Amino acid sequence: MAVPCSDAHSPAGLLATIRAGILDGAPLQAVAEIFKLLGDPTRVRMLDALTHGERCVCDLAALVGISESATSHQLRLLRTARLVRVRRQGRQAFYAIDDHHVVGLLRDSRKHAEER
Amino acid sequence: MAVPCSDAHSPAGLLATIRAGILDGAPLQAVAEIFKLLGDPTRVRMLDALTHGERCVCDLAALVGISESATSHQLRLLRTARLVRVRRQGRQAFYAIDDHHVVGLLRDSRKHAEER
DNA sequence: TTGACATATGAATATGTGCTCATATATCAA
DNA sequence: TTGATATATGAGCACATATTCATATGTCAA
Repeated sequence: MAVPCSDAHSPAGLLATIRAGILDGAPLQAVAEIFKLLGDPTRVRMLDALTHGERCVCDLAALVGISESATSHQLRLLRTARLVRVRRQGRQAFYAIDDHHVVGLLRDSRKHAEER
Repeated sequence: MAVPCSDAHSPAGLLATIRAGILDGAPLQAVAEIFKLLGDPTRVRMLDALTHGERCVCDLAALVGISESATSHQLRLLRTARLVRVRRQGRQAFYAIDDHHVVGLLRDSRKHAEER
């Protein structure tokens, strides 16, 4: 009689122990959501530009090279996730990074990518 | 006559300076690709499970809670991006983390998510 | 007030993605 | 060989998503 894979090589209880520690629920969703937002070249460039300080929507659009409408749509996603915040002044809206953790993530990954 | 937004407040040359430093090209794609792979709850759980050491496909499927077919499909993506590597032994395939940089990213983000 | 400007947003569209199902390949046991 | 096991993969589907276009809102200048 054949022995199923799982029972063949895993020490008793090991899988249960690992399973108990695996990221799950709200923290899992939060982690995946942040990475998903960072997983788009346009948003990476937007956040990278914002590491130099706050910028208005039209400057951001020019820097990243997409339309102001697309920029506004993307900023809404980043704002909803509290990665950036807005300061309104007259008819302009200045966006700045609100979660400085992402700056570290970008810096680390950039260094890692350039090493390859 | 009205003055366009970009010329109104940005010091001369600042935008050009920022633009010159913005992540672009292959490094940009590489950074976004890694984050995109980390931006899915299923793959986050797979990689999180693999931080405890190499696992075969069926154990990984059981740990993450998806079918072995879905697991294999996701592993292919992670393998193509060289985030994991395979070791084949008999009819089993043991996957392990091949890019230890992602372990740091996961650890940092998990800590960040749990702080909120 | 009138018109230009800066931003926001809904609808529509094209593309991407994660899963299931069916099937293929390879290995081991009997 | 025969059948069971472990993994891999193509097709198809349901759903998400990034952009464009049209339009709306609010602000400033004349």
